[in-house]
Amino acid sequence: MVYNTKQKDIVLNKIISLNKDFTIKELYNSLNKKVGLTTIYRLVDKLVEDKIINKTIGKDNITYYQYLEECSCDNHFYLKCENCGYMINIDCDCIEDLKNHIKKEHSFKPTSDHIIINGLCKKCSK
Amino acid sequence: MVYNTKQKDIVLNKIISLNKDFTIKELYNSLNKKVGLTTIYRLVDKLVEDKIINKTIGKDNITYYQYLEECSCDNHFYLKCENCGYMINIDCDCIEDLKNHIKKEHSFKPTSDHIIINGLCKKCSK
DNA sequence: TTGATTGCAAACAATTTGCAATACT
DNA sequence: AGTATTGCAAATTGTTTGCAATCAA
Repeated sequence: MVYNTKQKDIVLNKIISLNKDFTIKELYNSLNKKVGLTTIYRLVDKLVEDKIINKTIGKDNITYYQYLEECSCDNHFYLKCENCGYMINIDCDCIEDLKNHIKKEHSFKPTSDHIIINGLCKKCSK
Repeated sequence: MVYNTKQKDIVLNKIISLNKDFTIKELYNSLNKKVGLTTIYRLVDKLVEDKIINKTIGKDNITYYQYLEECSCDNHFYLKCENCGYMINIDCDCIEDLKNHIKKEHSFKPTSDHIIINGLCKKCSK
C-alpha cells in the first residue's frame, strides 16, 4: 500500500517548479523545514528509482538531481545545460537512429536508459 | 613542479590493467596496502580532472570510476556495459553527426565532454 | 484499526584536511 | 637543498538506520 502525503506533494512540486538541477541541500533549504531531511532523502531516492528524476555527480563532487520532464516518446534523451542546469527533453528520431546504428555497427545493445548530453543551451551559449 | 612517484605508477597501471570500472575501495584493496587510501583519493581525483578516467554514480549509490582509453579521435564517445563494467571507445562519425544534428536542429551546443551510453556488450547480451 | 510515513537522534560510510615524515629532482 | 608527495589520524560531510510518534486508508 502507498499513501499520499503532504510531504510527497510538497517535494515533487518543488522539484518541478525549480526548473533546474538541484542538490539535496538546496531542496531542503528551499522547503524551509517543511519537510525533514531524512524524508527528502527517502522521497528523492524513490523518485530516482522511478526514473522521475535523474542523479549525477558534478565536477564539484556534489550530487545533483534533475527532474525529467515526462514525454510521450520512448526516447529518454536529454540535453543538459552546463551553465544554467536546465535540462531539455528531445523528442527526435536522431537518437533512435543512433541506437540502431550502435546495435548494428558496434554490436552493442543500448538500454532504454536516459541519455544525457552536456553542453550549452541557446540562451547560455550567447 | 610535478614529481614522478612509485605510487602514481602503481595506481595508473592498476587502473589500466583492471580493464573495467572500479570503486575506490576495490582499487585500494587490489593494491594491498601498497598505496595509502588518502593518496589513492588524491591521485584518482587528479586523473578525473585530467580526463584520464571518468567518474559516475551507480544505481547502488556507489561512486564508480573507469579508465578512458586514449584515442586519437576527438570523439570522446563510449559504450559502457552495465553487466561487466567494461567500456569501449567508439571512433565513428556517428557521434559527430549527432552533435551536428543537435547543434543545427535543436539549438544546443554540445561540449567536447565524454558521452557514455549504457547497455550490454556483445558478450553479455548473449 | 492497520500499516505506511515521518522526523529526530544516532550510527555509519565516504571523503577531506592538517601535518610531520619521506621521496623526487 | 628545496619542494612535491605521501600516509596516518582526526575532522568533516553526506547518507542511512532505529524507533517512537503521527498520519492515511
